[in-house]
Parts: sequence; structure tokens; C-alpha cells
Amino acid sequence: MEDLQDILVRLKSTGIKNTKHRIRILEFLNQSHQPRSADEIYESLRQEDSSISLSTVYRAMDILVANELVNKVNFENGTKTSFEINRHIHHHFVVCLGCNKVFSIEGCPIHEYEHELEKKTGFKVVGHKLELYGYCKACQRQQKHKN
Amino acid sequence: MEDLQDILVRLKSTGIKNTKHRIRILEFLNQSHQPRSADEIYESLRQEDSSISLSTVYRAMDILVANELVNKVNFENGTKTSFEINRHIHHHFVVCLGCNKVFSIEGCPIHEYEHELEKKTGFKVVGHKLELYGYCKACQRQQKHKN
DNA sequence: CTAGGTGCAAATTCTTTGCAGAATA
DNA sequence: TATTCTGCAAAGAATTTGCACCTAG
Repeated sequence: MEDLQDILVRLKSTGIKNTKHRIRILEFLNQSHQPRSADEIYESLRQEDSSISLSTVYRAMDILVANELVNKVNFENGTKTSFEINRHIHHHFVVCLGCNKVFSIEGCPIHEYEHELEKKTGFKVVGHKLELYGYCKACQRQQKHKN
Repeated sequence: MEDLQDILVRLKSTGIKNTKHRIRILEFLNQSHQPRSADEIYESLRQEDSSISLSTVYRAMDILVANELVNKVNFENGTKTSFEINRHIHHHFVVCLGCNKVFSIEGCPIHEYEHELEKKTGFKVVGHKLELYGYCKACQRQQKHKN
């Protein structure tokens, strides 16, 4: 887990204002092992400060995403947008369709492919999104017990 | 473009009812070069039959997706769900961030990787989502002109 | 002090649902 | 005819916005 201090330094360097809500959002996401929805962030912050509003969370997410402190994630299953700390490490997600847990994997199998594609089609690739769906070990075990 | 007849045969074989709306939705998606939102489908059908309702479109999409005649697609940019004819050909999308056009590419660079991952982690992979984002030739040209 | 941030309530947008009537197999 | 589908209107969920007040720089 990246040190919160590093993230706060990055927050300062963006020039946007350094409010307690934003700090606590970054804190919460930094300690989360999963991407979190606006609602989850809201509920978490509300436990310490019941005056915060959900619209503040949405507005904070917008600006944190625009400043690359946070990434926006949309999974196939599940309707709402999630957010994760942007650690500037290229990675992808493995999503369990049994328990909806999200695992992060480093390394990327398609950088080479991007170059191939650019050469072949002339399309300029600036990014990509890859997610794998399936069943984690625990859910596979449960599945077997059911049969 | 797959023959509409083939698709209608598949529709029949599902056992779900063969209504004119469903046929026209499949027709529309079959001739589309891009995934379409429920709203786009609705607007298109409404030109010929103004009595159709948006909820019918949503309900039709549910059942067509469940019966594998249609795929559901969620892009990172853009908020609403889109739908495309399921041609049972494994493919991925290249999305232009300039004009929002969606190009389809056949072939998949990560099947091998899936196996590796399964061996390494024990996670059972049943599917994946891969999208590439960037700029198409036309938009790259425009970009240059602006500078 | 001033630009930018915030809470609240209301508005929007996308999607789902209940129900009574209509169409398909 | 029985089951499934449909239109309409209303409800719901997620997200955005207007406005008056507040706070960090």
C-alpha cells in the first residue's frame, strides 16, 4: 500500500484545493482493496462526519479523476461506477462472478498487441481496458459442494 | 453482415415469442455498424411504428441478451449500456475518443494469457472484456490541423 | 479577500416495474 | 386458450445541478 503521504503530495501538486473531504476520500480509497462506488465512499465518510453530502463525493470524484489521483472503473456486472486510487501502475482486474470480489493483477499481456494493431490499422492507441471474469478458488469450491 | 434470416432462425429456436418488435430490433442491430443504446433502438423503431414504448425495448433487450442473440456492452466513455448483435465471433472493440466511433476487431490477443493466469492463480476464467481507446486516422488528421 | 468547495433539495437521466389489455404459439 | 408480450404511467436508482453559504490559499 502506497504511503498516504505520497498521495497527499500529489494532491498538493495539482493545485486543486486541499479539503478535508478530499483527503479522507483518498485515505479511504488508499486503504481499500477494492474499487469503491460513490455511495460506499459517502457511507464511509459519513461515519465520522455526518454532514457530508453525496453530491460532494461525486464532485470530488470528478476532480480527482481529472487530476489523475483516482481512476474510474466500470464493471460489466453491477450498475454503478467505481473508483480506485491511481497508483500509476498499469494493472488489470479479475472479477469473481460468484462473490463479486475484485482482484488486481499487474503486468499486461497486450502492450505488444497494441503496437501490432497500430501498424496494421493506423489507429493511434492511447489506452485500453481489460478485465477478466470468472470464479475465484473459494467460489469454485462452493460450486462443487452444491452439486 | 450475417443474413437476417439466420438470426431469425436462431430467434425461433430459443422458444421465446417471435414478435414484430423483436424482429425489428434484431434487424436494426444487424445492419448497425456500431453497438446501439436502448434509446437509439427505440427512436429507430418509432419512425415506423410510433406506438412502441421504451420499456418494451428494455424488456426485449433483457430477453435477447439472456438468449444470446444480443450482447450487452458498456463503454468507459458514455454512460448508457449499448447492445450489438451476437454473431458468436469473439471480437473486441477499438473506440475512438475523438468521434466516439466504435470499430470491431477480430482475433484476441489474450486467450493464452488466460490459461497462464489460471495456472498461476487458480482463478477459473470464463470470459473477459478488452477495449482499446485512442484516435482513428481521421481524428488524428484533424488533430494535426488544429495545431 | 476571492476563487473554489460544500450542503441541501430539486432536477435529470437511465432503467425497471405494476397492471390491464393485446398478440403469439 | 394459455402464456407471454406490450403500452402506459409511475417508481427507482445513479448522477448532476442551482443556489446560498463556507473555507482554503
